Amino acid sequence: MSIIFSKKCEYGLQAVLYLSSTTTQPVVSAEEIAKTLYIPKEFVSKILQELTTSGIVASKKGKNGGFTLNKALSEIRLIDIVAAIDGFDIFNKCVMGFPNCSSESPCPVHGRWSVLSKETYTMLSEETLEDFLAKTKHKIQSIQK
Amino acid sequence: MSIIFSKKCEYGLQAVLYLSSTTTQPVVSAEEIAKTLYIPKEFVSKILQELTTSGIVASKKGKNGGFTLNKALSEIRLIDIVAAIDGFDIFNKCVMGFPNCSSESPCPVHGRWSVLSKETYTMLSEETLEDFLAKTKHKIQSIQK
DNA sequence: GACATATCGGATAAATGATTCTGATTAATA
DNA sequence: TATTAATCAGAATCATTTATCCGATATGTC
Ligand code: SF4
Ligand code: SF4
Repeated sequence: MSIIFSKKCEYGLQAVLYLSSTTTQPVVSAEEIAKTLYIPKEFVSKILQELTTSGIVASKKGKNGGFTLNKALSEIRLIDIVAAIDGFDIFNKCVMGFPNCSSESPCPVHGRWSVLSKETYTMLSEETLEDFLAKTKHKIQSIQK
Repeated sequence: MSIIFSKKCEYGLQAVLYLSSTTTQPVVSAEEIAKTLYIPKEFVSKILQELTTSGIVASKKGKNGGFTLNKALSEIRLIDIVAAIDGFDIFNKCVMGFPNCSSESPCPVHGRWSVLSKETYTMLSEETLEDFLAKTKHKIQSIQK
């Protein structure tokens, strides 16, 4: 099972990070992404279609087609991908799933959890793919081995 | 969709917190728990059976039967319930689901995520049901209205 | 002892999420 | 223009999680 993101979202994040590391190529085929990241090809293709709809990714049909990022690296944050795939539920709903939740009737972990929730949001929104580039390339290379 | 715990685990946590707030009663029936927390009766009953196996809860069969905690409040932590139901996967696996993960090939959020993961663990393990009691009672009452 | 009421335990059903398949469309190239 | 390689779009399948059902068993009460 996945931790906080759906598998779809995990794969989406991975694929977008991969695209950010391959800016020398005009487009990257779904097959290449699938093989490098060990994701089912059809699945990653479907996810990138969705991200195309939300404007983060662009696709090129036909021979030598594939996917590429549709914005500058400095304009894409991880939270944008999460928003497009899983939405913001994880930041609104709450850990223990109690009914009728509000800050007037907090459960025992309310205070601590809301801090962690905010910090998670920050982690995903403070930096852009550009800031991550060096780390991303290193990570991708260590997978390819 | 739930955030980090499975629904089973969310319900388990809620039910145990409820039991911790009803220590005046010798046992509490699955039906009472289900009604107060808006959980399907058969489901909460099944979950409490599992927690009985792991020794956190005790059950009493027959007429006027039900469930009760099997340890002192000071000896039960939320992490114990999580461990019994969902296990420790959320603390070992990682957010983005990359293959071949290790601290030698960290993804861009590795550093920040491991801090948040540790803090979540702390949140669930530092205090016991006894420490929570006042807050728990208040929370339960606000649901019952 | 008979009866009512509860959990137990296993089987089953429904719902959701993940994955695959298929046919159509698009575009480069020879 | 014919061929080939790729995405697109949506249906179909598979797996897992969530929820329900039911017969068996235990226990308190009359
Ligand atoms: S009280 Fe707050 S932290 Fe607790 S379950 Fe509700 S919303 Fe979540
Ligand atoms: S590098 Fe670390 S934080 Fe990133 S996906 Fe792997 S284990 Fe998780």
